Amino acid sequence: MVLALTLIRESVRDMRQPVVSELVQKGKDPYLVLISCLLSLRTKDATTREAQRRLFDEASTPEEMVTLPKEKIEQLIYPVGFYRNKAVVIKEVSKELISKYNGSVPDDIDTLLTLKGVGRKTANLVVTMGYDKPGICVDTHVHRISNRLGFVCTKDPEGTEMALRERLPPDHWKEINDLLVTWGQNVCGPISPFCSRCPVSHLCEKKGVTVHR
DNA sequence: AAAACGGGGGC
DNA sequence: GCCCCAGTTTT
Repeated sequence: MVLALTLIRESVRDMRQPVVSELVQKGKDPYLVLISCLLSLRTKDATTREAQRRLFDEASTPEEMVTLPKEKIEQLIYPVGFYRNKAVVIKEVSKELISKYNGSVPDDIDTLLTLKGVGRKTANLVVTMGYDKPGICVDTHVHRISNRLGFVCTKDPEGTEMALRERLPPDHWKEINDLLVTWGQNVCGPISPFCSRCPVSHLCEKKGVTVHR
C-alpha cells in the first residue's frame, strides 16, 4: 500500500494541485481551510475555486464574515451547488466561532464535529491542514481509490477512515487526501478511470470498474 | 434529456 | 442504514 502511494506520488507531481494546497501555501489559516471545506461540500473542487477567491477577498475572518448579509454571501459564492444553504451555514459557523471560541477555530476533531455543517471529512481536513495535527481526511476520492486499489474494503467513508488510520503509517496521513484527490481528478476517476496511464494498475483489484456509487 | 456528481444530517 | 438536500457538469 505504501509502495502504491509512492508510485502515485511520482506521477502526481506535475499535476494541477487541488484548492486545499493553495490554502496550505497561503499560511494554513484554519478558518480558511474550514470555510473552503464548507464551500466545497458536494460540489466539484474546480467549480468552487473562483467562488472561494471572491468570498475570501471580501471576508477572511469570522468577524468580517458575520458583517456580510446572507444575500451578499450567496451572491459571492454563486454558482456553487447548495449556495443558499451554504451561505447560511458559513455565517452560522462564523458566529459560533466568535461566541464560543473567541473567534478561533477549534483544533480537535470532536469539538469541530459539534459545529454546524462540519462532519468527519471537514473536521479531519481542518486538523491536518490547518493545525498540522494527525488526521485522515476521507472524501469520495480517497474512499473510492482506497477501495478500488484494495487498500480497504468498507462501504462507508468512516470505515475507510478508521481502516486507513490502522493500516497507514502516520507520516502518510497528512498527504493522503491531497494526493488521492489529485489522482482521482486526473487518472483514477469514478466512471472511466485512465488505467492505461496508471503506474499501479498491475496491482489494482478492480481495474476500470466503478466502485461504490 | 437524463444521470452523475459529492458530505452532512435527520429520521 | 436510508434518504434527502440544490445546482452544475457530464453523458
